[in-house]
Amino acid sequence: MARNNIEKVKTEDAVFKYIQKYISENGYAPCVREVCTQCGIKSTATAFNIINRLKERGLLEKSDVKRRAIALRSKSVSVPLIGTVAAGQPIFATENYDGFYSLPENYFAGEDLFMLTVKGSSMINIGMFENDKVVVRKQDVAENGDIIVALVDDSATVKRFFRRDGKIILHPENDEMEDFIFDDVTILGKVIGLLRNF
Amino acid sequence: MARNNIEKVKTEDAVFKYIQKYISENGYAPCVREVCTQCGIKSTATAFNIINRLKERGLLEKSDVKRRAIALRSKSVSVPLIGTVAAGQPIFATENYDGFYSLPENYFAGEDLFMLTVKGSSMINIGMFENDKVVVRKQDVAENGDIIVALVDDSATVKRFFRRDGKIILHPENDEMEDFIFDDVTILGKVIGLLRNF
DNA sequence: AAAATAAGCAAACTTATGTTTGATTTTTAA
DNA sequence: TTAAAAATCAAACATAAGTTTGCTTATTTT
Repeated sequence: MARNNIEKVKTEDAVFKYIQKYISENGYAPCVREVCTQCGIKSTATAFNIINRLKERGLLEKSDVKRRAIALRSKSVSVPLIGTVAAGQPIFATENYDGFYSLPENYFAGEDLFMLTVKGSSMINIGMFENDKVVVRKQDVAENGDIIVALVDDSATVKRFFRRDGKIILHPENDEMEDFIFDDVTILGKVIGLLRNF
Repeated sequence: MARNNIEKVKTEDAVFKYIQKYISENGYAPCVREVCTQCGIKSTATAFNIINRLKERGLLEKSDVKRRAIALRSKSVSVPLIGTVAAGQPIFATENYDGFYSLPENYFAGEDLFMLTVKGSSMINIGMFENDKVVVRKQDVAENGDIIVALVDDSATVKRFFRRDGKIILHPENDEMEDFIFDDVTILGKVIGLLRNF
């Protein structure tokens, strides 16, 4: 064997870390020749082999037929953050997008996701604080107990949803606040996750 | 002009959505020919032009010289989730990795990040619940008031950090729990974010 | 120390893929 | 209705980038 296990892992890990960093910075994988020059490898064949070993170790994915086809196993979904909701405007118009966020696909699954910044303290009981971002799956129905985003007075609000006696109850998770009761509300989606940074 | 504005945006947006979906599923961008067949475009030149228009609209990035170089503007960082910490073992060994998560680079910045699953309810005051994932920046020092991950009795624990009278105080954010006081602790990192899914 | 095994290398090979060109069709404006 | 402008197309082009080959060097094992 050319190297003992420790050495071997070291070289491969250096390449793996480089690929990780490269993808993080560029959004796509480096080519074999870039791996060579940046990791001190002199032959493209060597880099090629190392990449294949990383693939066998399950650290990355790579197509044998396609080019430019190295991917990390941690996939992501690009999700728009909906900014301030202008009265009367369609919520999901591109103009309302306040940028895109890459969310971990293995944690926030589903189609048609969007994000919203939490305002106020109406949901502190379940640990939703001001400026947290909630991840929402777009849907126009909800079940009792769901945490939903509803359109109330031309602004998006996060509450727990109940339907009782033909009325819609939007329940804040805050002991100091009262329920809101409506005949009907527009549901924008169901909250499936939350992001915060300190 | 070939199309009115509404039509034009529609075609381009279809391509954009396709690229978004493709990247989400594969981890790398489709080639021009794949865009053609999947979006009903008959000429690679057309797809090429549309992609360039999307680039000009700022929806994606693309190198003019490199190949395989389409990227969404929402970049991500691949972060390992540290699973159960075995006594005596080095925490950051690859064997302890419980998979990787792609986090939004525009939200969780920094090098050397890792994630940890929250156990127990010692931090509920600041909205950290059981099974939440915390995002941690690796570092071995901390400032008063930081929320940190420390190694206590061979297991990683999240607490608020204080240093007072030469002692280290690990403060649970839970009114029913007492402070832990140590002469010295091993700091693994500082908590910079949190993920939850419902 | 020799044999066996693995890793690394240079160089050539192959082709997927981005790009250009020039004609054709569609849309817009006059 | 016609002319101008823009978009789309088919086809060919150029080459970046993955892969293979055969040899050399390093490491491990016996």
